[in-house]
Amino acid sequence: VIRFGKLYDALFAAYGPQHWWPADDTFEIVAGAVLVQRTTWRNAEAALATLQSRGLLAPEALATADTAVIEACVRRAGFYRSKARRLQGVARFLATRCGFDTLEKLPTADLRHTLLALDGIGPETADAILLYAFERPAVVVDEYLRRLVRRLLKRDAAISDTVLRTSVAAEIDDVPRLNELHALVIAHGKTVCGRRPRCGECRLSDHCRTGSKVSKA
DNA sequence: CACCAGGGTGGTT
DNA sequence: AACCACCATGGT
Repeated sequence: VIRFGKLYDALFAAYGPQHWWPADDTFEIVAGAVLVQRTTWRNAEAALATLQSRGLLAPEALATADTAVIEACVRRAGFYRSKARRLQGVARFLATRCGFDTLEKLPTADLRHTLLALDGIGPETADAILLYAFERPAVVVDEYLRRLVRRLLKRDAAISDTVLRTSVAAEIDDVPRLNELHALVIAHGKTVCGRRPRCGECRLSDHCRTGSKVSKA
C-alpha cells in the first residue's frame, strides 16, 4: 500500500513549494491547461502572452475572433490548429452557454462532467481545471504519477486511473496539498531519478511495500 | 540525428 | 477495453 500522505511529504521535502498555477485569471488557467497539453509550459506561456497582447485572453473576445488569428497566436504551443479550434470552442461555451458564475455553483461531479463534454478537454485537463481554476479537490492523474506508482509497487501491470484517483483522494482531500501534489509529481518526474526505469537514488520507495496493492475503490 | 514535452480524439481490433 | 496514428512546434 502506498501512503500517499507520506509520499506527498517526501516530495515536498525534496522539491519544495512549486507555486502552481502560475496565473491569476481564471480563464487564463483554463486556456493554459489546453495550451500546455503535450508541450512545455514555456511554450504554452508564450502562446498565452501572444493571445494577451492581441486582447484575446477572454471568452467573449476569443469566441468572436478569426480562427486563423488564434492559430497564429498559439502556433508555438504545437498542435496549433487543434488547440486554436478547441480554445475557441471552450470560449464560445463560456461566453454564450455557461459562464464561470454559473459553473461555480455546480457540484464538483457535475462540473467535471460538463468540462469533459467539451472538445479538447479530457480527464487530466478537466481535473487540472477543477483543481487550479475552480479550486475543487481533484486528483490529477498524469503519466508521471502512473509511472511513479508503478515503480513504487514494483509492478508491470497498469493500474486504472479511477482506482488511482480514489486511492489518492482517500488520503489527500484538501485543495492546497492536491495543488502541490500534481506539481511535485511533475517536478520529480522531470528529474533524472524520476526518469530512471528503477529509482534508486531518491527515498520515495520508503513509502510503499512490495507486492501489495493500491487500496481498493 | 533522435527524443521528449504539465493530452485528446478518432479509428481499428 | 486496449491499442494505434495523428496532431506540430521548440528545446536538448
